[in-house]
Amino acid sequence: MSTEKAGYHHGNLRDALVRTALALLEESGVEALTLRAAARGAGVSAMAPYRHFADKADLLAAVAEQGYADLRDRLARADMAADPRQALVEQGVAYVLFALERPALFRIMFGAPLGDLPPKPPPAGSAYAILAARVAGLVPEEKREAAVMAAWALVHGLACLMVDGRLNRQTGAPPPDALARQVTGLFAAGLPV
Amino acid sequence: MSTEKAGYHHGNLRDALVRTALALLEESGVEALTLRAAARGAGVSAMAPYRHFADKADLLAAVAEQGYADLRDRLARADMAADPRQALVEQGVAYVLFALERPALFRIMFGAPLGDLPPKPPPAGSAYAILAARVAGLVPEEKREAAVMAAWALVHGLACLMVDGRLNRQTGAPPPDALARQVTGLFAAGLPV
DNA sequence: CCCTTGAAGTTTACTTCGTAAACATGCCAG
DNA sequence: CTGGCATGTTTACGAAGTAAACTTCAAGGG
Repeated sequence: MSTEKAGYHHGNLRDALVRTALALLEESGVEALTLRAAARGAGVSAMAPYRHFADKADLLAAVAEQGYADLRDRLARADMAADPRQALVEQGVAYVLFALERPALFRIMFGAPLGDLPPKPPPAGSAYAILAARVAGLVPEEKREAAVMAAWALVHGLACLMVDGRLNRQTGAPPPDALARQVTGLFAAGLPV
Repeated sequence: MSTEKAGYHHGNLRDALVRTALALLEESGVEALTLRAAARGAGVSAMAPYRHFADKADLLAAVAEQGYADLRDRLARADMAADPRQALVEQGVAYVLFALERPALFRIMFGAPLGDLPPKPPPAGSAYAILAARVAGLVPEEKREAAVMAAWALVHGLACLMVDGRLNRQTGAPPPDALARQVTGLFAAGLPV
């Protein structure tokens, strides 16, 4: 993919480290993702990563960045459904499936902030923007803000609860159509308050 | 509180360790909560905790257990509002406030499962049961399951997003009445799907 | 063409952590 | 009194994050 020519000792170590980190994450979980393991995977010494990342949190931030991009692409594809309501549901399903398929990455992306800096607000074109745009086409102006937050919170909460096994149905990955029914049901279930 | 008489060397080390762990958690965050720090806080050697906990995950589980109990009590108190709808909203507010006031504990309670065993299903009398009972009184039988899940997912998602600073309004702890309006708005905002 | 220079990577070293194994201590039962 | 068992302690090891000093090499100026 990255056609950067290998210029020096290793070539582009930075990319290799991020790729290795993602692989470690998906194959062996968070606890396997250490700076030293990433360095080993890239075939360099334990201290080499410090030429490209300030510390471990910095590497994790780069990994999360890749995750945001992947999630955005996935939501964008889900959003292409013909019917607007269908598109909204598909986004929700895609969000949850992303979390279920890459749980460790999902936790890094949305878990406790890395390092000590607060997480950046979602930029234009982000996953958030895609969701907000779809909701904006479905609810009147004055309800939009609440609706976007409700949709995000609902789907995010569902994703977290499923990923962390708090919904006793722990049967691996549910089929997407069952998930679609569930998301639809949750979206539709207004609480009478 | 615990009127166990100090029988031996330290007294009841187990309780002391859990208490120290909770204190570390609230004062200095997760990364400060180490077995050794808990032991130091309790005034014993680094290996002493292993007489009471199989490993670190086991101590964290005990800490989470305490958290579940605290959350349950808090929801039960919130549920005492006169109006049933009000009680539901108050539960939601209490859930989010709990998360905001004790973020590190909240993450341990609902984050990645500890050790390698899956989290236990919520027992009778748990926070979940309190929420489910309240919802059951508000929606007809056939919609109950979806409604309970919607309520939990919504509130849990909101709590996670706020705790982890993903809702750019990062202004510490929002006043409870603002939070109440927000929760009410989210509960009421059915998505048109 | 050599030789400096600075980026990229390596070596070494230190601290903290989780945890295993062997040892010490002191209350209780016989 | 004494042995045994629960409770703590000491010692030790490997892995992790990271600081500091050292090495290597590609490239450009004398």
